[in-house]
Amino acid sequence: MLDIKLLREQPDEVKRQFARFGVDGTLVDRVLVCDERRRTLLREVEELKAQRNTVSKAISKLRDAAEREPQIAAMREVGDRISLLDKALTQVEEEQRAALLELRNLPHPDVPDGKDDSENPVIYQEGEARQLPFPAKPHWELGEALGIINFEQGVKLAGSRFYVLRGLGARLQRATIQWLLDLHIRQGYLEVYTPFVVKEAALWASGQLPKFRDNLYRDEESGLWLVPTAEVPVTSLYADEILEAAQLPVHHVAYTPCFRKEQLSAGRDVRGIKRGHQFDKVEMYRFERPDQSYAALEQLRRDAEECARLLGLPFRTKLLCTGDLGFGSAKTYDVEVWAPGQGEWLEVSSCSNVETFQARRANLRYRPEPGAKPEFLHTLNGSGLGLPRTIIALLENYQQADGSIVVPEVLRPYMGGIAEIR
RNA sequence: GGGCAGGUCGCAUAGUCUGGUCUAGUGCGCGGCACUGGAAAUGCCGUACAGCGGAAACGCUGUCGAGGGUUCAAAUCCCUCCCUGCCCGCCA
Repeated sequence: MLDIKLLREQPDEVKRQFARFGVDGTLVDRVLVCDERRRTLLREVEELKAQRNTVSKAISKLRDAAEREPQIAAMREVGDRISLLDKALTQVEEEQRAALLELRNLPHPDVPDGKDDSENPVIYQEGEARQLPFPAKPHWELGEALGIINFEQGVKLAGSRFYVLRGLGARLQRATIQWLLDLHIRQGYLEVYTPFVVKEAALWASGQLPKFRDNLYRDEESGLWLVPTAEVPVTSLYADEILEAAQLPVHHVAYTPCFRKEQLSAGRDVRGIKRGHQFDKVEMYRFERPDQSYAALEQLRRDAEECARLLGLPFRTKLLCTGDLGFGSAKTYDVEVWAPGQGEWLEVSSCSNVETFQARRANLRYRPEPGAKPEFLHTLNGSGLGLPRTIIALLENYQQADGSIVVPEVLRPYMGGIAEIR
């Protein structure tokens, strides 16, 4: 959510930034119209309430009924007027808030213009888009042949875009999750285990709503929603709280499954385990002082890159352009790993600084100095890493000519010492 | 699922029956000041958040779990919902 004061004071600059995303300024104008009307109504109704408070107090001191009656009658009318104005005020407030929630975040000055993901500049790379010394197989062929991925069983249980991991496949994923968590704990993140379902408010806070409503699973009866990413519960961990500056920064890592209907991408990536309705992810999340948040974004990116590096996967990092930048993000890096079987770079992490966007929605503040006024803090999130794609990259990079898979060194302690899947 | 008891200022509690003197009291914690060689103890003062107006000082409005209602006036009365604790039932 954007600061209403910014819209009031620099509407043209905000519209200019929106124009870079092909968004026109209609919503900005709507917010401002509401804001004007809201303040007019507010002034009037507060004046009446002040009057009523004063007179009501005076009435309580009057003994004589003859003196009280006319005052009470007068206040009855004032009361009617107040309830009328209050209703109008509530309505205009709701309209303004709804419009404000529809507004995307403004981009950081570093963000380049671009039409889509093809125009994201690569800013860092380690390793190459290498060819293997034999014809590389895609992970779905490797996985099925080894009996570690079963697509039919997934479909039988839950329909298309579901799969079952078996044996060392399931164990490899579990080992990777465990290793990732332990790595991030060493990097200074505090592990949290959260509910995998949340109230609707949490999805507004993190910015999933209103935009991705159609992409979310929900239980009508309880009003709870399945999390599409750990970012959602973690954002709201401290919602409506004021953190002391001394507590910051707060760094969390959370493992959760993620549930997405993926209707927005129907028909894309139908083969393999790249894009399913359910996947696992280890997520890093940082609550930072605003003046520290961009240094924190660089650190977050390095922490994500470290995962790929230690797993021995070729990776590169891109800076997202306007055409690919997420709704809530001010600046995002994507980390991609090379998958030789599919012959493509796979996004395994997206590291974003959303600045105050989520903090405002979650009403999450910190106190810069003891006794100072609370301010919204900055939040950042980054995968570390997304599991299916990491598994894809592991299978495809560590495959051998005979279709067996070498288990990366770092994962072996988590696999009971197993060095090879065959 | 049924019953009972609760939800008040950072924490703990008073206030709710009997609506107005609640500008929500008190204790603890926290901050400042005084006293002190320094400290403890003690005393005094202060101690929420948001919105609106204002250059500021400050003022007004709202917030006693949430929402609605009654009333000139609601922490207090009524309704709905949420949460917590305890008891019972059921059950992975």
